[in-house]
Amino acid sequence: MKIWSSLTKALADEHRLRIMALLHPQELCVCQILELFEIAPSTLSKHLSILKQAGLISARKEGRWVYYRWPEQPAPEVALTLAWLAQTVVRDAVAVADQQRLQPVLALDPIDLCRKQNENCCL
Amino acid sequence: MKIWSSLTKALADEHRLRIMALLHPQELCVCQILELFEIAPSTLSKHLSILKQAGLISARKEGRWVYYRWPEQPAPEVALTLAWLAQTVVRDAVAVADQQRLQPVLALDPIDLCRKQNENCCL
DNA sequence: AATATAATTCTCTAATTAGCGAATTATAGA
DNA sequence: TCTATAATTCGCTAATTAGAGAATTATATT
Repeated sequence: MKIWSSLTKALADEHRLRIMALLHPQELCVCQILELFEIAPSTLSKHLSILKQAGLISARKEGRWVYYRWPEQPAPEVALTLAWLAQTVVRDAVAVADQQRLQPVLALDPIDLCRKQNENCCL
Repeated sequence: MKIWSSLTKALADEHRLRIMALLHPQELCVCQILELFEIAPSTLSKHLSILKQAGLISARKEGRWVYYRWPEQPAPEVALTLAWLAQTVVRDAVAVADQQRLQPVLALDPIDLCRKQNENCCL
């Protein structure tokens, strides 16, 4: 039962649901996800660590960037929960809109993206 | 997205997950559920109202008793979530054990059960 | 009508958690 | 090696929430 409540608790937050939906079709680095939400990097990092702790996402480090994605070989409990997400949250209007807003972000190289974020923060 | 986070929040508690599992195969009155958990009636009532608010259970009043169960005609979002519960939490070892512990409670008439609860509380 | 009681609502407390900014870590580039 | 920077961790605050007991509501019984 602990496993199920850890999964539902991890998903009991709108930002985390939207993050899961964003990561469904593709892996994304932290700075790309950050572009879509009006939250501090430390807050996003916390959300990602909660999802990772629950086994709902996995991380891959590449240089200075960390890429998150749905796990390739999830535990059975996680797999069933990801299936629920794919049928539900991923198809939600907000999630679809997030994917739309993501497109111009994906067009940028992460390097340029992060540079842009730093410019914004120092305005 | 609001609907999904309201559902995940409603399920983000171990007591509420166990209640959902208990109600899967049968409707139960509050006093029957209360027998299985070491929580105050007011706490249980709060949990039930959160699940009901989310649309995950429905209530039927019969005299002094209120019976809760999985909804007959749930909203599509709820139906998908109940399907997830049926595949996962309902099959959990703790949930199965709860069903076992429920059997002797079901053997009693609710009237006798509630009388027994009052006796216990006044020891 | 008066009493007993199943369940809920109200009020409060303790614990948890989302959020931010500052400090830290780890990696790339000068 | 030194600096810049992507991401995380730490320390704190405000908001949320699980929990209990008291008070209330609604129904059944005497």
